[in-house]
Amino acid sequence: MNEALALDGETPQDRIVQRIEEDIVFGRLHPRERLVEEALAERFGVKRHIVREALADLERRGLIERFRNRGAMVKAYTPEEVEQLYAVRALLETSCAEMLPLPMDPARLAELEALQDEHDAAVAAQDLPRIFRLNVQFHRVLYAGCGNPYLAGVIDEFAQKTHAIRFYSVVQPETIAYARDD
Amino acid sequence: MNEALALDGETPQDRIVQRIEEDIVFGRLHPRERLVEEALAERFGVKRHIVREALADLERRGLIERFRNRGAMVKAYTPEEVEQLYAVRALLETSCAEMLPLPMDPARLAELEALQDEHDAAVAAQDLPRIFRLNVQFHRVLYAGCGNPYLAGVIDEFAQKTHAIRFYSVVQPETIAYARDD
DNA sequence: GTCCTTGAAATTGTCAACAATCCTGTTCTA
DNA sequence: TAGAACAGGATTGTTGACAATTTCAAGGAC
Repeated sequence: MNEALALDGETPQDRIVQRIEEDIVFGRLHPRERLVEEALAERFGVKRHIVREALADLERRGLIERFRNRGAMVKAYTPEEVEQLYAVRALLETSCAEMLPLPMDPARLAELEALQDEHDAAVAAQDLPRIFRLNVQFHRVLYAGCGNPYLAGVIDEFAQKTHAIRFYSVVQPETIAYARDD
Repeated sequence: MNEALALDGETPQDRIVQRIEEDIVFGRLHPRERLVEEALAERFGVKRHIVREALADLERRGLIERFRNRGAMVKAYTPEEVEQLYAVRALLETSCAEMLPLPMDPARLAELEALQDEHDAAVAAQDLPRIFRLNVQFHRVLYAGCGNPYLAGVIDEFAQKTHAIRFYSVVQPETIAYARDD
């Protein structure tokens, strides 16, 4: 089998994390579904300890849950947890948005526009994984503009947690964001 | 040598994480100082792969840095990073404090007072590690009161990151916090 | 029929040996 | 002498095998 995981200068762990995140986002992996180390190792063509590290990472990011000697499963959020998660997300993002310097740095604006274009192209091509990735990256670049990498980082962290909930539809935060810019 | 790492229902990894965190906090480990896996393994009387996981955890928490094939070292923050870190911390903690219900839940208040007493006792006994742990726990319980575990969690996360910077003196956030209560 | 015991299968956790990489001091060459 | 090439040691990364734990179903006692 051995699903090819090409590109990048990233570590294999990171690529597996990304793949599994996408599986969760697109519903190929359901809440409470088990993640078996050996099966993942074979699927990605790596050894088990690599998968193990990836799972530890995913656990820290809140996408899966792990139980000692019992393995990992996709985290299932209760409605209450979802609400709390979004409350923090809203708090962080509004705080960050308020400190975004206006007018925006031209270089960054250009980068955002480029991402926007790529995103449109991906939509036209119906390339879902690509749409998702570009969406995340747009989000990331936008909030990096606040000048505080730690704030941007924690915003990204919470965005990721909410990915486990669903990637409902490509609601276009881009257009909303654009309204804040110019 | 094999430093005893006593009981608990915790995993050995967690205990090692905690020990190393304390070493950083109390200045027994300096910024940029190297952390060698084998040495730590012997010190804690565990195998190397356990230390390895602990180091991965510490890296995720922002207390140390790791470089592929080159090992781990205590993270050294620049003044700018310190400022940014504290900015986020302030944002999170004030937001959380604002949503603390007043008057405070009696059970929680009692718990805080108990911690306060223990803290005082630890100060009297000059038991630094204990002072530190109680301080952290007080902080944790206090902010858990906001009712949003995710917000409390990320506050704790940032508190931990700043631990790497120093445990200056046991500034008493307790007294400050008390002013907010009753 | 229900509950407890038992045993095998599946899965995760641990280990020690080996391989790959990086660092440092030394030697050789221009 | 300066600098490149090179070994040797220290350290991290990888691997396959093995041990421990959990799960689940079958069998037996009451």
